[in-house]
Amino acid sequence: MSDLLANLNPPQLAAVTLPAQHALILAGAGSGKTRVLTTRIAWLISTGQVGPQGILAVTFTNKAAKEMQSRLAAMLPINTRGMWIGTFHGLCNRLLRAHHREAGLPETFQILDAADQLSAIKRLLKNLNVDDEKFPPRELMHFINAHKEQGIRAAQAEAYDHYTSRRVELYTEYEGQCQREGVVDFAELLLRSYELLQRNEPLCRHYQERFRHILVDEFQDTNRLQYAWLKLLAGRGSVRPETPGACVFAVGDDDQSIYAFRGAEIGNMRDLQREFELPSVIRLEQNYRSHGNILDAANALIKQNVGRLGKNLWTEAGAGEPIRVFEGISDFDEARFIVDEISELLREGIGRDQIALLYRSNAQSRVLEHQLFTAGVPYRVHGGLRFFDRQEIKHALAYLRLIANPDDDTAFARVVNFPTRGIGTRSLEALQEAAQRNNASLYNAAASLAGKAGTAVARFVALIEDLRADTRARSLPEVVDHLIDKTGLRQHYLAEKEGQDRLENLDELINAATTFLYEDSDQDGEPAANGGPLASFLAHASLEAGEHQAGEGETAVQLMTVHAAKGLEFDVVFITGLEQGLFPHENAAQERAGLEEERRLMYVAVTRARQRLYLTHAQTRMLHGQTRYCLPSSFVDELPAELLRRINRTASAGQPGRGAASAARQPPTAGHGLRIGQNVRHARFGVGVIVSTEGAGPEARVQVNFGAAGMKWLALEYARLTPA
DNA sequence: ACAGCGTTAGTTTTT
DNA sequence: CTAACGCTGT
Repeated sequence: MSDLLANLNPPQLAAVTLPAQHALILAGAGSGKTRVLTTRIAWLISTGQVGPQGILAVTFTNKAAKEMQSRLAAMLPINTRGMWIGTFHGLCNRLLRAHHREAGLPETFQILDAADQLSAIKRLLKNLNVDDEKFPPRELMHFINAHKEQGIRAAQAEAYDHYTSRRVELYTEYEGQCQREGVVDFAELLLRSYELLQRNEPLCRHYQERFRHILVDEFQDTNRLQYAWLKLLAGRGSVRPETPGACVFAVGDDDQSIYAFRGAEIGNMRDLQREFELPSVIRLEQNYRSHGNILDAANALIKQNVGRLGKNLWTEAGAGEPIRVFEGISDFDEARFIVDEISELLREGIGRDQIALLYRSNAQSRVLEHQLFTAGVPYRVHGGLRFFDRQEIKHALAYLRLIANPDDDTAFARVVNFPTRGIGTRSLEALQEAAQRNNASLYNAAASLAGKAGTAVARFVALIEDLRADTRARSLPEVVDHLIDKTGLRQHYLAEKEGQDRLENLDELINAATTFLYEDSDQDGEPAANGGPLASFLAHASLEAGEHQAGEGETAVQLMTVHAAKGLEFDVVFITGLEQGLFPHENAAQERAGLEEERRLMYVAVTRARQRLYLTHAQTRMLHGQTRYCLPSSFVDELPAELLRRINRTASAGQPGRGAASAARQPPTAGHGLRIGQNVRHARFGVGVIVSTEGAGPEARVQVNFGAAGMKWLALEYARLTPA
């Protein structure tokens, strides 16, 4: 036990050994947050204050949950497998599997990922003859999810105008469709399990009494529903506020909250303080990651945000190197500089995987990739297709889903004619109609319509029945293997010229099933295995999308969005595309809340670097097929000048004036004396850059990027623009 | 059923 | 610019 607590700094120690009470730990970037969280659990258990079964530890990512579990296993001589450590969604799934009846779900309910949900919505709109121009499926999906994440059912949704009242109707229809099909989307996992606990008092009480300590990671990212769920389990929910429940130990960093756009509520941190009557918060401010200059820059930047809980990172490491700032003539030029610099770093012996290129949006990776490729530097782009998202995997899984749950129309629609087996649009329409008439699922309609053997539909039904029989006789990996053959998937991809990778992935799926069985088998006692191995494998596949690609072995320079970089660290970090309108993004920079989230994003980016940080931007950038003229990001100006070193390309490192760079030197003129790329001043909006022009004479308009004030179209006749 | 064409949209996305 | 989607014609 004593070595459990060894090497903790005073605030870390205080957090870990806090008596049984609610607590909020404000954990800055690189301050040992995961260590505190896991050590806290280990300390609670090893001092006998609680048994492993009395712990509930919640994270957002599978990665974090696994990390916590394995670190804990290393600290304690217990089997951590059966413990309730997992993601919000994983734990809710577990709860719903164990109590599917009470939750009103079939035993083999399936989980829709975002793509499944979208296709379910498209199908719904089609069936209801709703114009998807007027009700874009994506928008409707967002509408539904946003409501669920607030804990609002269709019945309670406010229909504040005609359009919304229709959307609420569609929300209702969607709920009905999911219920009929026995499927739940991600948000539903949470809402359903929240409602289960809220409505089932004995059950709720059971869990409230069981969990003595609830620990939450990345608390700043919780949405309203997740917070309500935690409150309920902690006995602070609205049902029985007097119930004595668990101690909540929340760890988070309001400065790293970058998911407000999908419902995360920073306000939950203040609410937690108030509603759980926290006497104080513990701050972890000593940073073990970055050199002083980097932290000073991060601190200075984030100070610009108002309403923070407040925190100042410091380090015992020295100031380190200055932050390097580079301005390229074009995005092309910027990328070339970065790759030149990387080549130099590699020569100095920095590991390739210790260099990260960060950007605000995925589209920016293109130029960087091009330069890296040309220079022959191995790189890896994060954020691509994930394993369980690949079409061949989704197809195979859809067959499995249909076997597990014949009512799953989404799965049915996906595979009924893939590979093609002569069930075209007309047959499908017939099935659709029959299904609607009998209020049955598509598969049921197919089964009853397949009276006469020999038809394509009958053969399909026979195939599924056949495969279902397989599941009783064979192990899961065998079932998957056979399925790939019998459905014709293997044959299909064998015939396809690009099919080799897909076949390999299908083989990998068989391996995944084997691994899953193996890992699942030593999970003791707990009701996770409800619904059989097939159902739990499918849940696993939906909840854990898998790493992007099986790491190709070779170490590589890492390319990713700033969002994707959260939680990671690198010796050398390049933050690229630091331009007004890009980062901060123009869609977010208008209101303060938006700009502040962008600033937190920048804060996250800066604090990824251990030793060296580069900030790069370009004067011009190809965006949406046209050249944009850009001002440097206001975030660069917010950093103390004494920490920065502006660098120019060394004479040897490539001559400017090639490629896009030369185009930038002669910006197109617009006939009225204003040049694209020229800086101008406007009475109200301040200084901006002319980005494009339109028309001539009194009609002429110019588009100006005013940075903080945003992008504006101005009629020259009215707007008095002066050169700046 | 599918290729080929035209149209459209284009921040971030742990589950 | 480009990728992805949907429609149309064969």
